[in-house]
Amino acid sequence: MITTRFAPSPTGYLHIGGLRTALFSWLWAKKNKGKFLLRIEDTDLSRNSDEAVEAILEAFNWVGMSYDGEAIFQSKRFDIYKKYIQQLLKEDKAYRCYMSREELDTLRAEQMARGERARYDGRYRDFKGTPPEGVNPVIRIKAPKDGYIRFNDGIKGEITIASSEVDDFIIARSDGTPTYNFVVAIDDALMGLTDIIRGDDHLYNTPKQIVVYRALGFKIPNFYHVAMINNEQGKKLSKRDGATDVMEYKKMGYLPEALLNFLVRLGWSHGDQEIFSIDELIELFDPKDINKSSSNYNLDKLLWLNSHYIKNMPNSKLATLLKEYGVDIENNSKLDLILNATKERGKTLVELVNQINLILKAPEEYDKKASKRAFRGEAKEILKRFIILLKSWDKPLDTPADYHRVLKKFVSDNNIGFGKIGQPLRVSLLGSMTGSGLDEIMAILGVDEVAKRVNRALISLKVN
RNA sequence: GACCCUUUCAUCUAGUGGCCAAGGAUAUUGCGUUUUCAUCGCAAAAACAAAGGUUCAAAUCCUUUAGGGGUCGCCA
Repeated sequence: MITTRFAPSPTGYLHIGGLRTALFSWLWAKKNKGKFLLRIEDTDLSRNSDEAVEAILEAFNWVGMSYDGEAIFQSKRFDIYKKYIQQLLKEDKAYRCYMSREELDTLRAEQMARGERARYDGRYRDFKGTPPEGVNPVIRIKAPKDGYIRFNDGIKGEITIASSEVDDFIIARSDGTPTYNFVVAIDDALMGLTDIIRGDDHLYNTPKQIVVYRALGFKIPNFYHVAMINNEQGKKLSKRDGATDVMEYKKMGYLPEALLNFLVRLGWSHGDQEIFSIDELIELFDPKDINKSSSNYNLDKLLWLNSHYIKNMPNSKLATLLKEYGVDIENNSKLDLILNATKERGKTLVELVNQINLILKAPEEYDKKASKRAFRGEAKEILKRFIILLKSWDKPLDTPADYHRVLKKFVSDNNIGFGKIGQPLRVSLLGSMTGSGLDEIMAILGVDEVAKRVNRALISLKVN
């Protein structure tokens, strides 16, 4: 059985990069009918907040990912960690170090100056003398001094790091609280994780965690280190690059299925396929197909995917979603007409709402350029004649096709092109030159509303 | 500075020694469809980081150089 996890530290909102690794982990668990667990890494009590935990859960909920069992909070597991610290001390696999922070800083500065990699020099590793007075010691784990620490990364391949690069790192601070690399290894082992998919910023933590696994006799899981997401310039993605909070995408009118489809293709691929449903992803996803290199973040494709998912979403579902964006057409009898007329023009739900409002709300003002172009020559006369024809039409006027017949007859009776009536009519109805098809718009509005809007335009617009 | 990872069109990517004078998608440009905008259809332009090797044959293997990213905390 495969067990994966997502292990955020609750210091803010859920980041787009975090969602991607969570998605990879979630898909891998689902594909193998395994478990996906959530662990909150809140050992640094000063930086955590309950709101951050809530924000992460809210984002998970929005995209439709769920975790198995209860979320685990590291802050509630200090007793477990302490027990293992005691065990390691007793087994002489860890030891107390009395070096002060100042001494450490000096050591590091010296090493860097000499062109070495900064690391603890192990001076208390086999210390048997009398410890200095008044110093609360930290506890360090004994890392191997020679050889190499190797592991097979499921994405990057064989990783070899010289043991000399891994120092006797601190597993418990001077106040007794355990540190990150120590608790992560313990929890990953205790939670029964088999496959750990995480950002490759953790690549260098892996040998440290392997030291813990070995000291405690835990089975080492499979690691998959996913390269980071960079911004369009290839630099690390930061808040300055715009939306990095997952929930901002909801606000901007993106569909969760589009966002997930977009994120999964950032670094992962399955041949030439671009569009994936969640079920397909669960079937096809394999971390071995994840790219080794980092990818640049570019919103063009997300926008394209979003419009694809909007176009292909059932109208009823779309209408329900739209309520959150300020338009309620769920019980509108012309729901299908409205959405079919606007769906292809809205790349986001926000844009779609604008398109719908453009039709549903009578124009408060007329675009200057558009009205100047449309209201030329005998535009007003043509409009008046068109309304007369429309009002006297004795066949049913319900569908766009019905209105199309009226328009067609009108242009042929008057021996004019479609543009002669189309342009002024469009400006009268929408206030602008662009937008949905006139047949659809009229079918949505009905004869009376069309006549009303045209009359208002006739009054307020001048012919030039 | 040291160590680790990485490098195919503007962007996401296919590609694991011959199917590649490199394929798909987005974006861009043009044409067509449309009363407008959009959608859609068709087309164009566009890349193996560089240099050396190995080989009958290299985007694919090796070496060096260059670019990018990460790590070097009593943060996670």
